[in-house]
Amino acid sequence: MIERMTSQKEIILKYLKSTTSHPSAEDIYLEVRKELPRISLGTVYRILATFKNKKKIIEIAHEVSRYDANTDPHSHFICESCDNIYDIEIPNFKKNINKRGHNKASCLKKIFGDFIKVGKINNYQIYFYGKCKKCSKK
Amino acid sequence: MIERMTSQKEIILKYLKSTTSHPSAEDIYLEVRKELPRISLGTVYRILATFKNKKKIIEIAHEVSRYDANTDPHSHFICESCDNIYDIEIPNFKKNINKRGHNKASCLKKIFGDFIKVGKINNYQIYFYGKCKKCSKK
DNA sequence: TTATTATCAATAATGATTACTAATTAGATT
DNA sequence: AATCTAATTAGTAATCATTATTGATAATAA
Repeated sequence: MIERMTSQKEIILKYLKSTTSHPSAEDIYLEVRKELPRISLGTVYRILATFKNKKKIIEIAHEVSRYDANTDPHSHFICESCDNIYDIEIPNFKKNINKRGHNKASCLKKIFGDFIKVGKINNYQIYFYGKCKKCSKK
Repeated sequence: MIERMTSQKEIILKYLKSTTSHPSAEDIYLEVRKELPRISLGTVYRILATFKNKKKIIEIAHEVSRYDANTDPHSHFICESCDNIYDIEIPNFKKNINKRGHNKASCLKKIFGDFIKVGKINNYQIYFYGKCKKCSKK
C-alpha cells in the first residue's frame, strides 16, 4: 500500500503544526472545513489515526481525544476549570528514563527508584491537573 | 443529600480494594454480579463516579476507563502488548511538586525546571507505555 | 408505622469513534 | 495527454462506552 499525499492530510497536518491548542477531532474538522468544505469527520479521524501510527502526532486521551503535532518530548497541564491544555517542557526526562544501572547517583534514580522493573518503557505521558493562571485570576 | 451506605457501594469498593488489576466498569460489573446478581451496569458507573468525586478511587483514562482504589501517589505502566496496567511507585514525587522556590538545589528542580509557571497543580498522572516483562519473554 | 428521599434496576438516549460503500482522485503506465 | 488502478474520500450507518431517565425499592427520620 503506497501512501498518497492528499490535500486533506496536508491541511490537517498544517493546521496541527500551526496551533498549540490541542484540538479535538471535531475542532480540527470545523477548522479545516474552512479550506475543505466537503471533508467529512470520519476522514479527520482516519487521518489522525494514521498520523498517530507514524508518530507524526500525539494523542492526548483526556475525555475526548485531543491531538498535538509537537512530537518533542513534553508533557501537558490540563486546566480543570477552562479545559485548556498547556504544553510543559520537562528537559532530560525521557533521555534518562531507561538508564537503569547507569547514573546511579543521578537525580532520576533518587526520585523514581527502581520502577523500571515492570518492563521496557517505549513512551510516557505526564498529565498535570490543576487550575491555570488565567482561571486563578478570575 | 445525605449519603447512604448500600451493599452495592460496599461490594464495589471492597472488590476494587482487593485487586491491583485496574478493572473497567464492565469488569467490575461482571465481578460484583457474583454477589449482586441484579445490579445494573448504570449503577456501577454511577457509584464509580461518586467514588471518584470523593477521591476514594482513581480513574485511568486510557481507552476505556479503568479504576484503581489505591489512592497513594503512584503511577501506571501500560503494557501495549497485553493491555495490563501495573502500579508504579514514584516516591517523593507529588510531595515536592509544588515547592517552586523551595529546594532550589533539589533534584526535582533540576529535572523539571520551572514548568509550574502555567498554574497550580492539584494532581498528576504519569502513564508509561511499553512492553511488560511477561510479554517480553513470549 | 408511615413518610421522605436517596438509591436502584431497567432501559432509552447520547455522543465519540469506527466501519462500510460507492464515488473520486493521486500517481503510475502507457 | 489520456488511461488505468488502487488508495482515499464523502456520506452515512453502525458500534460501543457512558450518561440520563423513570418508576420501583429501601434506608432513615418522624
